[in-house]
Amino acid sequence: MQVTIKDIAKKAGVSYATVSRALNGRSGVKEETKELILEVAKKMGYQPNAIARGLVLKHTHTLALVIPDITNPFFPEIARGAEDAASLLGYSIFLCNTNWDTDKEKLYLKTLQEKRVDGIILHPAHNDGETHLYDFQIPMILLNKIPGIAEYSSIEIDNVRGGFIATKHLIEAGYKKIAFIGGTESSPSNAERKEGYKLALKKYNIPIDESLIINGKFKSESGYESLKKLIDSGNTPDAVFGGNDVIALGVLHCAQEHGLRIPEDFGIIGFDDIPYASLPQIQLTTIEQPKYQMGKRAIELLVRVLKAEEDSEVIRMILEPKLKIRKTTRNVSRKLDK
Amino acid sequence: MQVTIKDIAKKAGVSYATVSRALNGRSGVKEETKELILEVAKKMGYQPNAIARGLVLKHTHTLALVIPDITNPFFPEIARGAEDAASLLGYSIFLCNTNWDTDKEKLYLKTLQEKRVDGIILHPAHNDGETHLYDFQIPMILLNKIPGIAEYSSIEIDNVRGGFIATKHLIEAGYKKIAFIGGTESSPSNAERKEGYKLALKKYNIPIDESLIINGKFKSESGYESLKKLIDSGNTPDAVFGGNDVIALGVLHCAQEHGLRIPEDFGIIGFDDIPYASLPQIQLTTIEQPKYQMGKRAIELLVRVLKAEEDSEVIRMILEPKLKIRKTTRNVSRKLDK
DNA sequence: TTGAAAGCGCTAACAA
DNA sequence: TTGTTAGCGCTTTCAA
Repeated sequence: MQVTIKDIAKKAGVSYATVSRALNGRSGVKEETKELILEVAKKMGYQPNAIARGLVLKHTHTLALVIPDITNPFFPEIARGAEDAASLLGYSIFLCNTNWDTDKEKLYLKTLQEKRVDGIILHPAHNDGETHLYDFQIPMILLNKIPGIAEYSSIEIDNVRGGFIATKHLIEAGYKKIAFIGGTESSPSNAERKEGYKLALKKYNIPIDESLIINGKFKSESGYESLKKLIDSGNTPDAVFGGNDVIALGVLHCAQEHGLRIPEDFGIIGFDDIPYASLPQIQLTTIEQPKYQMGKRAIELLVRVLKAEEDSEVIRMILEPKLKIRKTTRNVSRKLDK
Repeated sequence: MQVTIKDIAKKAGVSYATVSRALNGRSGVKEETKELILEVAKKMGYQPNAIARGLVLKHTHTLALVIPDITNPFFPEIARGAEDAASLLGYSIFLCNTNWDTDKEKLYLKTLQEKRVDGIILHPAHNDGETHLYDFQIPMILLNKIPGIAEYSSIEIDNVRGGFIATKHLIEAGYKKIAFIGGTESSPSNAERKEGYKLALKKYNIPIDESLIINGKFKSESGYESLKKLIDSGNTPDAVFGGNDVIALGVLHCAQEHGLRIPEDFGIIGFDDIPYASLPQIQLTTIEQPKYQMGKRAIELLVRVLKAEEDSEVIRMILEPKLKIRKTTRNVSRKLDK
C-alpha cells in the first residue's frame, strides 16, 4: 500500500540506509546514486512518514494553539498570525478550544503531551494560578499573564499603559465625567486597564469616583446593563472606557438607545480593536492590541526556545497598545479648535 | 527521560506486553497485576506515546481543517463546530489557512499526508476543478462543491433554495425593483444563489432585468461600489440581495451614505449570517448558513467513513438555509398591515 | 561511498 | 494469564 524507504531501496538496488541519506540530502552519497534514488522515489510516489521519523527524532514539527474560543472575535487574528508563522517555520499547528473551561484545558494539555507536540501557545482559560500548569514538560508560552507563575515565557500587552492612553484620550477630548466599565474583576488584564485609568485621572488631577467604576463580565450585555444602571440612577457619565470592545459595544448600544449624542455629548472607547470595531456602522474608538503580531511573535519565540536546546531563561515580551481614534469619541484636534 | 512501557514493566516485574495490555484495558490480564501496573504507571508519571502507537496502528487520531482564512468571519464557527465534534470523538485537529491560494493548499495537503492525518475537511481555495485533489489518498470531505469532482463526500448548503427564499422574502415585503449584487462570477455558490434569485422572480412573474444583476467580489467594497454604480446611473433599485453578508454590509453602508431609508424605502438581505449581521447597530436581514453544524457534521461524517473501513460511497449532505428577518427589510406582516 | 544492524515506543500475533 | 518476538518506517552509528 504505502511505499516505504525499503521499497525504493529494492527498486534502486541499494540499501535503505542509503535511501534515507539521499532523501534527507545528507552528505556521503554519490551524486549519481542520489539522483537515481530521488528519481525512483518520485516515480513510486513516495511520501515520507513523519510519524516514523518523529519516533526516532523525538520531535514532530507540530505545535499547538490552546485558546478559549476561536469564535470570540479576539482570537482569529491571533490564530492566523500563529499559523502563518508556524507554517513559515515548517510547523503544523493544532487548534484547541478550551471554552473557558479549566478541565478541558487540562485534558487538551494531556492529549498534546501524548501526541508529542514540540511546543504550545496557551491562552489560559482562567488566570487563577492554575496548578495543572506547574510541572508541564513541553515548552510553552503564555498569551496571558498568570500571577505567581514565572516559569513560562509570555507575550503580553502593556494593559496599564493601554488603560492610561485610553483615559488620557478621553480627558484630552474634553470629557469630564469618565466611567470605567470593566470585565471580570479577577482578571489581571482588567485590573491593569483599570489601574491605567486611575493613573490617567490622577495625572490630570481628576478625583477618582468609585461610583463610576463598575465591574461586570467581558460581555456586551454587561456593558449595556452597567451603563443603564448608571443612567437610571441619575449618575450618567459623559464618557466611558470599556474594559474591552465587546463591553464597549454594549455601552454604545445602550447610549444610542437612550438618545445620547455620540461623540458630541458622550464618548466611548474600547480595548482590543476587534474586527467589529472598524465597521462603518460602528467606528468604535479603541485601543488596538496587535493580535496578529501576538500570534506570530508567540510562535517565533516558541520555536526559538525549541532550537535553543538548553533551558533558556524565561522571557516576557511586552507589546505596545495603540490608540485608534474613530467616531465614538471627539477628536482631540476638534477640541483644540474650540 | 521519558518513562516508557518498558520502564514500568521492569518496575512492576512483568513483561512489557503485559503492561501494554493492562494500559489499554485489553482482556486477559489478571485484575491484580493490572491494578499493580496501573498504579506503577501512575506513580512514574507515564505518558503514552501517541507517535509510537500511531506508527504501529497506522492511524493518528488527528484530523485537519483546511480553510481559506480563519480571519474571515464565516469560518470561526465552522472551526468551532469541527473542533468540538472532533474532540468529543477523540480526535485532535490541525488548522490550516490556505489564504485562498491553491499552491498553499497543495502544500498543506502534502504535509498533512506526511503527518498521516486520518482525514481532512477541506474548503477549497477555489472551485475550479483543481487537479491536485484527484489522486488524494486520505479520506476527505469538502465544504464546498467542486464542479466535476464526484469523488469526495461533502457538506453543502442549498444555495439555490437560499437564494430563492431571500428573494421571495424581498418580494413579499413589497419591494419591486430587486437587484442581485453577487460575488465572484465563477463561484458556484454565487451562481446558485443567483439562480435562486431568478427562480423567485419568475415564480412571481417579475421580469428579470439583467442590468440589476451585478457580479463583483465577495468583499464589502464590492457591494458598496456596485450599489453606487446603480445609483449613479439612475438605476437605483429598492432592494438588493447581496451574494453574502460582507457584500450586503457594503451595500448597507452605501445606502446609508446616500440617505436611503432602510427598510422603508430600501431593503437589504445578505447571505451567511456572519456574527456582524446580528449586531444591534447592523441588524442585517440574511439567510443563515448553519456554520457550526456544518463543521460538526463534516467531522462526524468524516469519522464515520474512517470507521467504515471499506470504501464507503460518496455522500453529499445538503443543509437547509434559513431566513433571518432583522431590520434591513420590511417585515412581511407589516406589509400585510397596509 | 555504501551496507548491516540497532533502536525509537509501541501493538499484536504466537507460544507457553 | 503471561512472555517472547516480530515489526511499524525511519535515522544513525559502526564497519566495511
